[in-house]
Amino acid sequence: MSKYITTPIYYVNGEAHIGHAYTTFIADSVARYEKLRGEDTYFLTGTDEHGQKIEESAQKNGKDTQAFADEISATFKNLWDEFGISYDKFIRTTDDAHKKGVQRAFEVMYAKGDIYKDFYEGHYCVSCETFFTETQLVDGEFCPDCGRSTNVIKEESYFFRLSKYEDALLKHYEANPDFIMPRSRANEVINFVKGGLRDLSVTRTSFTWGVKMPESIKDDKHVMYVWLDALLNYVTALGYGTTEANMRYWPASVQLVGKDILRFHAIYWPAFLMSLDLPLPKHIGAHGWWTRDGEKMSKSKGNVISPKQVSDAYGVENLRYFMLREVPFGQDGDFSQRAFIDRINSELSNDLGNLLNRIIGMSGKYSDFEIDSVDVLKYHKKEIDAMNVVLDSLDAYMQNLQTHRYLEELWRLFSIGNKAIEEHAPWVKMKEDKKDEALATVALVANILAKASIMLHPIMPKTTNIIADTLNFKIDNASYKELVVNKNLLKLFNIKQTPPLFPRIEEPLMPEAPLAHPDAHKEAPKAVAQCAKEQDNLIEIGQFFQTSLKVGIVVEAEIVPKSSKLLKLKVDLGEENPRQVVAGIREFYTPESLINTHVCVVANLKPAKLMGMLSEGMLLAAKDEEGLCLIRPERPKKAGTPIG
RNA sequence: CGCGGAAUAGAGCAGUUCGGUAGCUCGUUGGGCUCAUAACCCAAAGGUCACAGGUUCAAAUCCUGUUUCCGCAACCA
Repeated sequence: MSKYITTPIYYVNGEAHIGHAYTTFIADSVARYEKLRGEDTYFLTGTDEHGQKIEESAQKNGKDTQAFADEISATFKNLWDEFGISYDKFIRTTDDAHKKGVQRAFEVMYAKGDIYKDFYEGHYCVSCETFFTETQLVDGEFCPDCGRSTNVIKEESYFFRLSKYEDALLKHYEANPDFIMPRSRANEVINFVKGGLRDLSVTRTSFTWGVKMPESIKDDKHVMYVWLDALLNYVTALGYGTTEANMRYWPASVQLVGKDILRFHAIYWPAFLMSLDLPLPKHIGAHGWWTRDGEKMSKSKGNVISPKQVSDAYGVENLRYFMLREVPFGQDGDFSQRAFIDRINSELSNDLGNLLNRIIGMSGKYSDFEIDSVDVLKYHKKEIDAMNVVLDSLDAYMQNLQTHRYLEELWRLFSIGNKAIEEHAPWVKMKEDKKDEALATVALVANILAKASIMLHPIMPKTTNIIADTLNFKIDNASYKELVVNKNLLKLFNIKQTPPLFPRIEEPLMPEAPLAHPDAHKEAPKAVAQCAKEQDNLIEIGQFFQTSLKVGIVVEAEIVPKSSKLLKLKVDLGEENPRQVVAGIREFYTPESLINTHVCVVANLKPAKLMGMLSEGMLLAAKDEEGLCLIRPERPKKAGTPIG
């Protein structure tokens, strides 16, 4: 049976980050594993290049949209090539074949009655050119972005009859408990579906950068909208709707996604496939996210990790090992250099690398580097049996994407090797004139290393090839069958002297908070530019006096429930009634400390609703990286005193 | 009652699907070994499995409730 492994196609709106690398590493390892086992395997990755955002980004950069997409797409492809990702195809949604395939799929769904034309109704802000849902609007009318009033607009759209597939989807989840991996995520999806599915708008008329409508449906003003276009890549890559050349790989054996896009892959995608009468993928694997030293990565914190930077510092294979070993599949993981270095030193250097060095040293001294497995079974039946148990247990872990358990188990082999050396102490046997026993132990360890490196090959392809070279064999399907499946031992050979594979790392190799972009120090001149810009942005004094600033006295203050930042205040501005002001200062002031204190208030601001509460003014405050403080009059003034 | 995740040894985490002696790594302490990358091996100390109930012969695991923490969403007027 053939295997088909996919990553999501990555959106070309920014550079590859650590999450992209993580998904790709997992997929690459699974694909390499299947290939090693001799399965007919196809591994797909690529880029998602359509949509309004790309159109806009290209414009901002003053580039032709296609040229812009080409450029970013290439950065992904180049990075994967540099990382040695073994993809069979790198698909781009701007590929002709993909577009044709999507159009074909659209026709099939349309013919089946699963796609129909209707109106997409929503609150539209003309200046922002964006639709908002009712709950997003301020005061039920105003645009949350620009504050202008919105109109209810009907936009023509084609809809996919998602609602029709509700029951079929639920049945499928029930009949295939492993469809969503890890299973703990399945409930989320099931509950969402049970909550009812609304038909899905699958075309837009508000932009043009997308797959055109099929010619058979004469409706040029529409283009396909994200998910239909993007999800179909998994079959168009195999030739769906065009050559059909590789459709034998469908259905996919595993499709990897981040947990943020699980819903689309576990609901929309299977529904599309049902509509197309195609079988559903065997598994959707949803992995977690990476944090940095316990904190969420974000550009504003400057703690985003660039995979390129880490691999430059530590090596891409070490990074692959770390990411797949550190985190149980599906859970969030934390990247810290401390944890990374610990794993490299203790597992790669001490357990694996050092073990190889031990037998190179011994074989050199005892047998002029010659290693012969002839007496291994005679003296090491126990170790061989233990090793075979481990080797047989590994497949289940990989099939379930539990790479951390796979590697944990695999590492037992090195422990068996290190213990055997200790127990049999070949240096003692040599003194006792039992050379055959000493050499058997060395050969045992050589065999352990050979078999372990075959199984480690999917995760660390280059390094394990070096080990194999040292042990005079090649890692391929033939040696996999010979040494792992049939459990045979290495033939007589001469071991190569090889420098340590994993030098110990004593100090972190990257600055503690590496920035995503090596040229991020360009940030500094930006502040200067902003000052200069303010000089160009001078206002008349009259404009300033349009703002009514007043001294106010806080008469009431309370926490807004369920919000982390907001306090609800009543402020006396010398008017009939105190004003209600909602202020985002909860992190810095307790309600009690504010009562009966003076504040400065912008008094003629248009009221706004925050968390459903009216705010009739704004407090003046100064904020820097250390926090926020209110601006207050130096001496007490009457409530309502104007500031000017 | 917006959605979701988490709480297990000094630290970081497995184990929970399917109830059956609480485990791994690092660190600490003591010992051993010299083939090896200050590596390796053995041993020890260290846990009321967040809390409270319940089901059970038996609960980290299943059920109910509670607390705390972290994301997302919301939100800095």
